[in-house]
Amino acid sequence: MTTGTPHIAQRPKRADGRRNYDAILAAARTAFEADGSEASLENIAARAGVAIGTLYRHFPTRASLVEAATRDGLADLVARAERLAASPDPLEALSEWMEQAVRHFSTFRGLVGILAQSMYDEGTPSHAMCNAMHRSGADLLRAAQAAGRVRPDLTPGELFDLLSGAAWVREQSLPDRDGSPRFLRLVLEGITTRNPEP
Amino acid sequence: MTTGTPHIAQRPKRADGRRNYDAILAAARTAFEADGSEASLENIAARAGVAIGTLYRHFPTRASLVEAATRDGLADLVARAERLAASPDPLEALSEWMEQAVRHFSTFRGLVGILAQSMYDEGTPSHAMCNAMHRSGADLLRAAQAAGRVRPDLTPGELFDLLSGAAWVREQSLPDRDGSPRFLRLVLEGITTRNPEP
DNA sequence: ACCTGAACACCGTTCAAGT
DNA sequence: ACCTGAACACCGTTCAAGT
Repeated sequence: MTTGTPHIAQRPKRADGRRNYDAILAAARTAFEADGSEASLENIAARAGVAIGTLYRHFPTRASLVEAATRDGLADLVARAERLAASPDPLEALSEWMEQAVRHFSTFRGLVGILAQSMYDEGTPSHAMCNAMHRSGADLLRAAQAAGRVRPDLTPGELFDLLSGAAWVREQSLPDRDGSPRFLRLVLEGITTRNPEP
Repeated sequence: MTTGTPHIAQRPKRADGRRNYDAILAAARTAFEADGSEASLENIAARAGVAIGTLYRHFPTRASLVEAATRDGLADLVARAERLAASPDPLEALSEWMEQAVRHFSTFRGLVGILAQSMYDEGTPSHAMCNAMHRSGADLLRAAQAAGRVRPDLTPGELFDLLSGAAWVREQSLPDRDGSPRFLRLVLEGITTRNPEP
């Protein structure tokens, strides 16, 4: 449980600051994908060609660096949900969105744990984005339920538990192994209604 | 990927060694439940009243300490499966076993990740126990499938992915929150057959 | 056989000094 | 406003010396 308003990293205005900020983010993404969310910060700074203090200036906590590194992916997910909301097939829309969600949550080891925590901890940098994503996913779920395609008692919170579980299983097999898309299919088949309404 | 034969901790024969071994194990269990599998080893040694070298003598790797601390729970799980195999209701038997499995996998944060790795990494201390558990669970699954109560295309590997995912979701909410027994119920309802054979 | 604890390595994090 | 890197703290891990 974190407290207070979380720090959200901002791209600096001054040219040298912006250059370093971008270099750190690029190095962080590479390091996270190789070593997971606990990748060495000193190593990230070194690869970005900056001193460790510069990394801390832009990203005062590890969580703020992870947030900045995954912000775009989460924003994409929200945008995708908004486009899919117009789909004529709400179950297909939900499935596609869930696939993308699981893929993003398992971008690197440790991410899905951070996101799961952020979901219910307001003091966390990723909390705002997680909330937006939660809302957009809940809309797709509601539509699929209204069409009688998904069991009506499934809550958005449960949907995210299922997505997180699927992402975690996939994450376990990173980077080499394939990643059990079968898990998500089982979940999907498990939550669709047994006797679709005529 | 670990390599070579893993170290399996053994309870020493000499009285002083046995006393320390037991004290370390008790301290480790407490620490793991409070801080997860990454709990400080120095802290565990201190709480057990031994020097850090003594901890390393008995448990040369963190994985060997985790294995020793969770060995009994896994053995219980195997024994339970053997008793449940005689049950007249194979679906009920499978469900009960899955519940206990998820509960054990989420004894402390980080355990389910270690077990999931151990499942396919022979060089890991928990590999042997994980294999035994896998076999005993597979037997219950096969029985439930033979009775037409569980979808026949579900493999034991997939069953363990589902169990691991459920345990991970539960682990996320440790120690305070309740732990989503709903996840497992959704999974169970998802894998039972839709049109049970007459 | 077993125990101790100093020694080393590595990394996170802060902060005074600088441009 | 931003950068640098020394300094400190903490912890994992090894090993020489001891009983």
